Formats: sequence, C-alpha cells, structure tokens
Amino acid sequence: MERSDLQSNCPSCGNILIGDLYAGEVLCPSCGLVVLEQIEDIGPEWKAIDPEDKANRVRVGPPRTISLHDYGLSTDISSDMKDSQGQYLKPDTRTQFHNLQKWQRRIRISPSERSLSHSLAKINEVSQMMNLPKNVSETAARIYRESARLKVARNKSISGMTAASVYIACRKCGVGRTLKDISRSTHLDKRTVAKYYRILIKNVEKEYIPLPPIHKYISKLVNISKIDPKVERLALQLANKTNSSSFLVGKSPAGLAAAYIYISSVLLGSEMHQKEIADIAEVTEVTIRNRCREILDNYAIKQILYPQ
DNA sequence: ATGGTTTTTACTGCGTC
DNA sequence: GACGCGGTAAAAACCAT
Repeated sequence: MERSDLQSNCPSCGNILIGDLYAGEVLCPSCGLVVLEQIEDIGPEWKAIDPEDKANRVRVGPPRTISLHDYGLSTDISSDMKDSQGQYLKPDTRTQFHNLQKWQRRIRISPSERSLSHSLAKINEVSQMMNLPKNVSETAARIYRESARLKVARNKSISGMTAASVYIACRKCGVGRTLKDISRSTHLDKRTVAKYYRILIKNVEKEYIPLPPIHKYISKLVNISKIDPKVERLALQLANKTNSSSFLVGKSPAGLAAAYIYISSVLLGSEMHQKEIADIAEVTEVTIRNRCREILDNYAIKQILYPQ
C-alpha cells in the first residue's frame, strides 16, 4: 500500500496531515494539531494479486476479525422484534424469539470461551484507549489466542497477559509504544507487564522482535508535544547519520531520541530546555546530557550534516 | 542470586539575566 | 537570587546468566 493512499485531512483546518498513519500518530503541519485518532480500516486485510483473485475474494459483511472470540462470524438474533419485512412479530413468536436469544447467549460463549472472550475484549479496550491501529489489536489478539492454545495463559492474570500481548503487538507492528506507555494505560506496574512479556517471549513469540528504530521515537516525541517540525527534520537527519555507531548500542531509545531533539533544537536556536525534552521523553536531563556528549564526542556536527 | 551496564537521584559549581 | 547547563558519585533499576 502506498503512503499516498493513506492521506487524510486535518479536522480543524483541512490541511493534509503528515505522520505515520499505521502508528496512529498524525500531525497537521500547518496548525500543529496532533490527531491521535485511530485510523479505522485502512483497507482490506487481504491483497488481491490479480483481478480474478480480487473477484473471488469479494464478500459481504464485515471483515473477519480475530479480535472477537468467535472471529465475528456468529449470527445475531435481532432484539428489535421485527421480521425481515420490518413488521412487528406476533406475541407468541415474540416469546419464541426471546427464548432463542437467551439460548444463543448461552451457547455462543461456552464456559471455556468465556475467559477468552473476556481477554479479547480487554485487548480491544486497551488498544482503543491507546489509539492503536487495528492491525495492532488484531496482532495482540492473535498472540493472546496462541498463548491460550498453548496453555501459557493458565493461572496468569488476564490483565497482565493482555497488556503484554498488546506490547508485543506494538513491537511487531513497528508502533513505538514503550512498556511504560502500556503500563500507564493498563494501570499495571511496569515490572508486571515486563514479567508477562518475558513469559510470552519465552513460550509464544520466540523469534526476536527488534525495537522500533530511533526515528519512530523521535516522531512520536514530536507528535505528543509541540516541537517544531524543523527540529524534527534535523533530528531525524542526525539520527540517520549516526545511528549505526557502536557507542549507541544498549542505550535507551528514548534518551537517544531526546538527545537528537535537544541537539537539533539548539542548532536551530529554539527555546527548548533540557528539562522540557526530558519530561516529554520521560528520561532525566542527565541522560540527555550523557547521550549528547557521546554523540558530539564521536562526531563533529559539520561532518554529520555535510559529509565529504 | 549475581555481576555488569544503564539510568536516576542528589548535589555541586559556573555563567548569565 | 533564579535559571539553565554541565558535571560527578552513589543508589537504583535493568538485564543476562
């Protein structure tokens, strides 16, 4: 899918928004409005390779989703007591349908599925609260299902497991959310989420999921605050040129992103203070200073910006 | 549990407004 | 004197083993 397909407009001034639609972080370049709205259903969840394929796969009804316990495939018995023509039902058929409804509720969620349904609802709730795109909640749901299937979720706290699933889904989908972000939204201790994260990594999602690249962090910090897009551009440029350096490995991405933003804001003569950036990035000023020193000790700015 | 690494806390001195 | 910045030592947190 092309980036240009994802364009949308600012609700306040109508300008075209910039940013990472998949990450759910969008910014209006002219009025500075940060649109954290979830971009729903960006496109079909499948790719049509050729026209024939496309024709075969067209279907009626909402897309199948793995974030509902029955994949959204169950039949609903309407509760408005009308028939297909819109006529009200006769009293005796009414009671009949009432009973049908009752039984459907009982059958649809079997006891074994009740906890799964509860967990998936929780995942959807958290995702919605954090304005995460749909692909993240679907991925989280998939991970949780898998953990349930492998019986990893047995005797574990549902909130912990769902939070960890969402965190892993964010990493898999390249959405720059930290453990801290997740724990804040779920009202769980960061260590608790980390604990369940490790359980999932060990048993379900075994292959290593790389952390989102620094530029995602930079954009995220810019989007949640009122940082000048010019500063962002320069920060991204600096990050690009120095990113592969060995002295940066093992350092927290948030601290690094903060340092790039700080250096950029100083170069552009803006009024941003260390404290401000530190608060946005949720690191301390000391960490920013240390990263800045390392970057500036190893590179001359001129050399970064204008390499020979 | 442990040891190595990174971040935070708390405190200092310096220059500027 | 308040503020922003730069630095340091020690505590705390984190991570792999």
